[in-house]
Amino acid sequence: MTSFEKQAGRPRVTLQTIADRLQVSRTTVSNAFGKPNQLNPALRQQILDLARELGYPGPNPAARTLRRGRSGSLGVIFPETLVYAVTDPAALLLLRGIAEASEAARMALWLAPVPPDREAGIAAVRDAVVDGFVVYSLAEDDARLQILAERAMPTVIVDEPPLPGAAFVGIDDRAGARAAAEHLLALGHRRFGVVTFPLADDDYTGPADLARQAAATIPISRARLAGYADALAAAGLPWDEVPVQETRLNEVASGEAAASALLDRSPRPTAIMAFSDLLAIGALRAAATRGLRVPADLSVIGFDDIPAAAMATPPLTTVRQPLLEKGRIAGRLLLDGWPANQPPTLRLPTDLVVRASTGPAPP
Amino acid sequence: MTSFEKQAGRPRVTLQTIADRLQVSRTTVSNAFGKPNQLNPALRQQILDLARELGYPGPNPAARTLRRGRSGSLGVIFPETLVYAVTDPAALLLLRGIAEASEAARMALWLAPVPPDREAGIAAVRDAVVDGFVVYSLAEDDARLQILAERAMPTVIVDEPPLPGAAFVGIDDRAGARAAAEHLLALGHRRFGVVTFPLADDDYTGPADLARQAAATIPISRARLAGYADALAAAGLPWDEVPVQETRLNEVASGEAAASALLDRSPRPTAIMAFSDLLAIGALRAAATRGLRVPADLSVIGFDDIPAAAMATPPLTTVRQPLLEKGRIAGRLLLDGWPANQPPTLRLPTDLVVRASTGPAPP
DNA sequence: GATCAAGTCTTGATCGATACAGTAGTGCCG
DNA sequence: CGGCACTACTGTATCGATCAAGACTTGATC
Repeated sequence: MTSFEKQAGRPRVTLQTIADRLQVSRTTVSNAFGKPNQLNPALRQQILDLARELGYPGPNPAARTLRRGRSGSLGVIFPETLVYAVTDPAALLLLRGIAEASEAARMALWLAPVPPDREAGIAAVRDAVVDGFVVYSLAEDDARLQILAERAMPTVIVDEPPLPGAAFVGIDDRAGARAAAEHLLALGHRRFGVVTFPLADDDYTGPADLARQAAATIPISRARLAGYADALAAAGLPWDEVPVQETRLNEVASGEAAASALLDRSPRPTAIMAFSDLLAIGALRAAATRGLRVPADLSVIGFDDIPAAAMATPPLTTVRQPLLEKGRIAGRLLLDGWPANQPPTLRLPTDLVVRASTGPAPP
Repeated sequence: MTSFEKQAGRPRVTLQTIADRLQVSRTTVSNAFGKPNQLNPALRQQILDLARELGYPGPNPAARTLRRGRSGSLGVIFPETLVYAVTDPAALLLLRGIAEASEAARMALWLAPVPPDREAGIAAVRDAVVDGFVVYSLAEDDARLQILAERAMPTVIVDEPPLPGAAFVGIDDRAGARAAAEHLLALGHRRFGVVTFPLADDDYTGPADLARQAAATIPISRARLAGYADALAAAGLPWDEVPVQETRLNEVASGEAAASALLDRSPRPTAIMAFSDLLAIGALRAAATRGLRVPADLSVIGFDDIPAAAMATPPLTTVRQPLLEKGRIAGRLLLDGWPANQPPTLRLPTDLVVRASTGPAPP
């Protein structure tokens, strides 16, 4: 047998089995498990004893969930694979926040898989036995959004994209990005390079021209690019001359590769703005490989302010966003609920955290 | 309304609702969703259209799970809170391994909450709608084991404690610990201090005397202490003179506090052996605070070889164990199953990884 | 023209519990 | 001694689907 097949040997034991043997009703047996003080303690003990003797596995959770209409689990959906989600520091901070809220409310977490087979990932969301969803940063055209809309469960969207009826928690990405660019402009930088994570859900890696930027299906990415562009425009600099390198995953290695491409251009940018700290740390590496001093020769600014940012060499200037807080709030929103037809929308603040990876532009 | 109450406005829509409206049977409607090629494409389209029009949320996952006897989720149970599990690098590596296996098999992950209220944590395991469990390192007297035994689902125990009928994946903790101690002994150390994580599930923090060591309910902890003791005994050193500090959580701060207590003793140990890398990193901090040079004045050895070990200052000597691999194997075992009554038991190897935090004993 | 297979749909049973309403029996009160 | 509350239990309906087996068409086959 494989482990998921039914136990071959033992006959199935249900509440009814026990009820029959003791000449009581199914309901009474059910109460013995679920409502201890609705029946005589002696009888209850008898029932529990017999249950153990017969190897009764306890009330079937699926049946219970069906009847009660409540599962005790919160679903969490990430844009990328689970393997990746439990690796990415930003995703983990969010997850931790959600866990704080769910654990306080005695709720379990259900994490959606993103198998190689796309259909399976969609089916998983359709079949999730949960009481609500927290959805993290999906692309606008992610097919799972459709399913979520159909299921019409309580849902909290974190970061993006808006979903009718769902609550929303996010930051002002455009303002955050703008603050990053303004910081660099104030330091005298004029030649920039940008490292982004995906602009669309299509596995592309490489330079992102204006057309691709305009066609982005990931709202966050659009907003951040717009924020950078806002700042440059305000300083009278043309955005269309700024090289943008898109990466597939939010990882140090991706950032290093993308930054390498930027640094090998001529003229070389004097400042690199990255969509995340991991990508920025990759940029630091690319600079180190080329013998560039940070911040004397090159300034690098990240986004998020994950713990590793402060530990980087040099410590990373970045735009802090409250990831843990976002998770906590998302979880609590879901658990507390909201007035019908008035899903709340929250925008949390970002802060520019200036450390040692940015400095005056080289002459 | 709060979000978890039933949608007040809309009347409930089920398969039957749709079937009635179209004058077909429930089953046909069911097939329209689940078995597309068992009915006329035109009819199927009609059904799907009407479903959308009526706002049918799709086949109820709980009902489906009940009928099919399969949920598509794997349960994962950690000893500590979920909040802690998604923070601890070792737990996360394991989780990532499990995710690799589950995602490849299109299975979701269900993470058990450990709410402040102990009963609730037990109930959560009882009510988990899953097809099997991976259980990580519980204390022998953890009440959830009882529930797991009753539920009699396919279960894989990682590290400890043995559970009848369950598969097992672990390492030889005793041998690993022994190797650590032997390494230090070979370097000439004679005065040791030990920093452990919990020996029992009782929130104790502080020195652990021989009585407490003997009463430990956490098999791993017993095994590692025994391993250290083996090595010392072989070298003719008395174990009962070795101070052991127990911590509550596997965290840097705990390690620092425990190591501080050890380092403030006189005579001071020349070597600290820690049950984990995080605790060892805490010991490095305690040493730094006291102006002790590592390894000139003090040697420190960890356990696990998490990524942070190699990045520590100085890089940490440690006993590597294949955490990711353990997760992968646990997941795969669970998914592949095993012959009835012959649950597999696997012991993976550990390796001593010598870096810069250990050196010859000071004269 | 009977037989068969494939395709399409239906019926009835079933998964395993909990909710809800109702029925005895018991004890206490005035 | 009637009335009332309380405890302990029962019976039926229900949660919302899927399964297994069978029935009816239709067209092809010999």
